[in-house]
Amino acid sequence: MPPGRRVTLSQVAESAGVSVMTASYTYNQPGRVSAASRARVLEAATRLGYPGPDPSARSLRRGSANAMGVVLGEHLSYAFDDPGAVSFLAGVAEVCAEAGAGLLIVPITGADHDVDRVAQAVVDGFIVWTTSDDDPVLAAVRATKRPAVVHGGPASAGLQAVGIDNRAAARAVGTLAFAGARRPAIVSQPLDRSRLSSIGAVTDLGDVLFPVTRDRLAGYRDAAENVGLAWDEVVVAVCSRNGEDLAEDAARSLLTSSARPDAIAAMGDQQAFGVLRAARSLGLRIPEDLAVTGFDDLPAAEQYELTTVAQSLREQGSTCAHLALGHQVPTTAPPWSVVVRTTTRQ
Amino acid sequence: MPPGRRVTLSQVAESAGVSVMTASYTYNQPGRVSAASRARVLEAATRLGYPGPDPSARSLRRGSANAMGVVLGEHLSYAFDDPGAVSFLAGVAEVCAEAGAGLLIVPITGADHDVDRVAQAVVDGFIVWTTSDDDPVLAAVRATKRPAVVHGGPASAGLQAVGIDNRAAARAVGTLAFAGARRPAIVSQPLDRSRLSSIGAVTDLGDVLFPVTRDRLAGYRDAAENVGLAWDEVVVAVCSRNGEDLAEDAARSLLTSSARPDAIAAMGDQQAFGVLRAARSLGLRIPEDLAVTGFDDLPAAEQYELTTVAQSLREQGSTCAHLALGHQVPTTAPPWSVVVRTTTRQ
DNA sequence: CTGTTAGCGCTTTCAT
DNA sequence: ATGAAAGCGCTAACAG
Repeated sequence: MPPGRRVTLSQVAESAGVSVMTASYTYNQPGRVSAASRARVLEAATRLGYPGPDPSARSLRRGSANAMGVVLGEHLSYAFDDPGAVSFLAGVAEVCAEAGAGLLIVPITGADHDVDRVAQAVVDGFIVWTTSDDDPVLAAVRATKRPAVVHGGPASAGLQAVGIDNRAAARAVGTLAFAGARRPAIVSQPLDRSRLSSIGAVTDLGDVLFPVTRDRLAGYRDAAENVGLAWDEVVVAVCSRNGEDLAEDAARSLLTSSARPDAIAAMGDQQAFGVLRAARSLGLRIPEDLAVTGFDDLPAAEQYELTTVAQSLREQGSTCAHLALGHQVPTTAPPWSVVVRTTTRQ
Repeated sequence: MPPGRRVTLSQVAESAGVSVMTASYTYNQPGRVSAASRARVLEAATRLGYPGPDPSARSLRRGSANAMGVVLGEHLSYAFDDPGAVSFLAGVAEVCAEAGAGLLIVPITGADHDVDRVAQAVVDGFIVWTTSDDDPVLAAVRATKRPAVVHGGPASAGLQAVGIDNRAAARAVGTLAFAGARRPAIVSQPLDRSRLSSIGAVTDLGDVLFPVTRDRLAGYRDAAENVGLAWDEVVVAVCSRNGEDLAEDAARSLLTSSARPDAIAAMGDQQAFGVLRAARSLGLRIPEDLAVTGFDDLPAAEQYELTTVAQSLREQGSTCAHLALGHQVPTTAPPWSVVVRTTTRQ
């Protein structure tokens, strides 16, 4: 097996005493080649150590990469710590695998050259995990002119969007959280890519650049008003990242403040778990002293007996993949429902 | 913006009144082009709707794909349900992102054409999540002649392996599990790709084709012999897949049988959680009536107060990525340790 | 069943 | 600073 430079198909063909096309057919349309030729080609390939047709060359010639690009948030490393993102990815991966398409995770780190990473991805289309209105990656994806689907938003020209009606869902679960409450609060995910944490009223939702966050806050506002509470007085604790620990800290601050909340709507289940842990460590009764709601209905929500919004991120991942692959699938908004357990008063 | 066929660099060059190379430099070595030319090229690109240099063509010409292939087990869909695999993947993704390399998840489904998916992946190297000795994907990876690293094994010619000494770790934790026990049992992951479940002694470890499983069983055998128990009498309940639920069922069978085990070494933490749930529902005291150990030290192991083996799969993912990218990193075996909590007698 | 031709779109090399 | 030539490795299209 001669080493050194990589072996090419034409070398194999020559060594087998056939034309390049016969060698090519041997790999791509074996039925079209006589058994004898095929055997000679494969023998030569083995002898020369030919690793098979070069995927890059094939991809250029065929005009397709047979792979789907996935952009997982402003920094890749956040995504794998987020169970929701992982289950979304599982849905995408499943459909891609069925279709025989690879799934290329685009190396986004938050740096300026992220846009180049998108432009240079060898893929046929893109799926973008929810990001902010002003994320430059969106323009980069659009510029590739390849089919693209954004999960959760922002919706924009040239990009399809898939996601539940977050405002309606937040309104529904928020109404349960805030029912009978006097001092409602919210533990929120970041408002924009700066990911600054803060505590206080969020009067202008126009400042909120993550559309999913914005819609959920709008839904909680609707809910507060539904039960006769003023939005100005709803304290919003914004955590810089999703996850239990930061939410637990934030909840502890809220719950030890002079105006202790008696209801907390958390923007995600993990945050709700953190809130429940804080409440438990402070000896508060749930739901009498404090009502809590989450969002997403992760598996652990059942053990926490958490009232929350159920949606299937995995299913939505599948839908995104189908759309980006050009399959015909219904484009109705994905379903959601409120799961009432024991952390709310009603 | 003229529609239809995709715009090429030479069209942009022509329209800008410069040579193709000036246009190419504009994208790849902007400093080498006069500001005037650059502006004209970019203007023409915008006007024609040029999406930037085609990644496939660039990849062919440059001879590199700038992406790492990852093979996640015999069927992709198992991987995302496995917290260990996810955290391994997070480690891989982090290093790839730093290096600006994409991460291509190869669409493996267990079908015969899996080997083609590997051959056709546009990548510079491969990382394989632990699989069985006889998995044809391994030969396919080797055949590409690209750098490749296998996590967990099997080790084989042409493929580097990364992973802890599973036998030693299992011996250590198994010795805690079986200390003072009379009727030891094991809840095991599958033995081979057939994934048949079974209950009984596993006399011949040579039948076990997953090297990680084989090594851990060998370690548990060492442990049993350490404490004076005969391996023939150790009942092994093999679950067809990893996960809490199947392990819970298996444990319930064991614990309601005539010869109820008083110690169960589970091959993974999730399985151990299932065992603990079964024991709890049967009213058994832990560790007095039943000692239990796990493997991996997932975050939830702390809440279960589970005695287990700690290792960092994320770290090992990083190591695999560095190796496959050709970085110089120390190749010492990754560290592990036994974390003693309250589910064992010592 | 096999072969010839003609590029896919780009960038390296070497001139100018 | 710019350009001409050459060809990366392969396969669609069309003969024979």
